[in-house]
Amino acid sequence: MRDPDDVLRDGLLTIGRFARLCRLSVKQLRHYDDTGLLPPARVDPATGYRYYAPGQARDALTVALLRELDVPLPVIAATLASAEPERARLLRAERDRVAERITRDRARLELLERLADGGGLPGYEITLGREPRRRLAVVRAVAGPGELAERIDGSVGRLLAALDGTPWRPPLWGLFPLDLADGMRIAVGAQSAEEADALPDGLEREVLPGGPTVETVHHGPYTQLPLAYHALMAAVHERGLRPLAPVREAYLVGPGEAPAEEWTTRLVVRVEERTEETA
Amino acid sequence: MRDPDDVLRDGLLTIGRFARLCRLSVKQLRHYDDTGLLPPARVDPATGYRYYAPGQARDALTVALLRELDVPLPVIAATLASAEPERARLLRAERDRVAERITRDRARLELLERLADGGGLPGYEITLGREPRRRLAVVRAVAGPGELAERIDGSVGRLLAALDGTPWRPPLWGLFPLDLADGMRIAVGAQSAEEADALPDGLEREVLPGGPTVETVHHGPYTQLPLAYHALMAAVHERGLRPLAPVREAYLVGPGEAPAEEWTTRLVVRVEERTEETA
DNA sequence: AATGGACCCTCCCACGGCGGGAGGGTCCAC
DNA sequence: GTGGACCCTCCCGCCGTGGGAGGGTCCATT
Repeated sequence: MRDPDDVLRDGLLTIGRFARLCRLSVKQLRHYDDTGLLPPARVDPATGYRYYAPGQARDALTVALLRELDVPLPVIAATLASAEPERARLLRAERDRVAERITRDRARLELLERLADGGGLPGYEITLGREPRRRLAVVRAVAGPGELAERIDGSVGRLLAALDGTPWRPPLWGLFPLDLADGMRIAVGAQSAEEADALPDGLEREVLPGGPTVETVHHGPYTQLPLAYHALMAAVHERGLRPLAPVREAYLVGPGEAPAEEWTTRLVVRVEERTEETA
Repeated sequence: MRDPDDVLRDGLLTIGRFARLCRLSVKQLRHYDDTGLLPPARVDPATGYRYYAPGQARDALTVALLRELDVPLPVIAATLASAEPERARLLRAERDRVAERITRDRARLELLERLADGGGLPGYEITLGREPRRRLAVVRAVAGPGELAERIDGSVGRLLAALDGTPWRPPLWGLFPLDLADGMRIAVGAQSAEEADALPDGLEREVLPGGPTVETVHHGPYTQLPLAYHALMAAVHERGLRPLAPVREAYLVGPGEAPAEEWTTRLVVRVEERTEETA
């Protein structure tokens, strides 16, 4: 039927040549064949040699381009296989993924700056104290991974709106679980100015028990708070103390009051009362 | 020797409790034990149970913090084991890594924006043409991965300095290999105004042969050039043509002349002359 | 002393996207 | 016919976990 030399007359390319043309490696092309992403135009049944048609260069170059943009192979496959409205949707989803990574990397960068230039991990002064019992009016929210900042922002907005006209005693408080995993249930609240206070509409009551605490104060933007928590929790555990949820943040100086470097946040973690004590 | 109950009297913690305290998973702690990064204070020889001391919380929290910053485990190990000047150096190296990733992600983001909003991959008008033979005076450079932009910037600076006082005919040209791998040898040059020209000091001669070409024009910032190359090379290969290095860029409108959206770049790839022709 | 449930152990597999290399066949030009 | 460039398949390794199988331990309650 087919003269074997047809391969060349058809203008088919060997895998090595095709790889160089499309800025892909031979390994990559074989992998894309195995996974069905980009099968060669012809595979010699006797030798297993792969031959690619020049018309496949467009797809191969698309794959190369999208790989440089760090798009996962399954998404590339879907992109090649789908038509226009869907294709744009896939690419927008990838764009969002990259945008989010940039956001998180920026926070990482700030922390690493401070870690490197601050000469390592020290620098937080830890104090042991006692907190009185506090009755707060709070707004609650659940924050998925990476959306903590916006959830807090939104909650503060709702809180201040609900507090409108009601006297309250600064600072604002933030309440967080000990476990900083995803799906965090957080709360933002304020303490009323009067002792026996009414609860404004739209807010819930949260009573914070009093007791012994371990505390520190953080100066700087909130992206650097993990450093302060690190020092705080290390201090708690080194003293053999048991932390009690929720962890409390008091926003002494916050956004709108000063540039980010001067924001001041007091971190408070209540610990179990020591009863039968030794050292 | 030791009462087994000492474990509790010593305040040692089981792996699950320690994991919750330090915001690490049990799997992670076991892995850190296996790799020697964070071995438990005590391992029961009979049962294999791991027990952690409260004093290990500081290191464990440091590991958790640095992992959130995407620092690789070997670097974390080095950080824990090394003293101050070295520790800061390691962290600065990680900071640089993150900073570079942000830079590259920003370029990716721009491309994905254009791909998604531009409705996919079309939009480049391809033309077939002929280029005359050109004699350029060039500056050469080698660009590692990710430093292409700065190498070109630097080369243009050196070129313009060396051309000072010598008449030359716009535009500037950039010459690139077909294979966009790392360790690229690139060149930036200009064509002299006179036919029989002298070579200014510090520059080298590059003669670009004439012949048939495939061309397109790109409007926009240089980070989006890969899209244009994608269309250009796809067109070359679909026509069964063989591209010939170097690929040439002519900077018709460039930085300093207009905002980035209006930069105009002509991309030219010379192809093999067709002799024995069919279709 | 038994039971049950929460906890712990080890070992293996999987992910993504290749690169490296072993061991062996094929192509093609000289 | 011969050598060297090219191609094939298969397997391992990376990195840092998560998932799960299959089985032991701990401890509080009955």
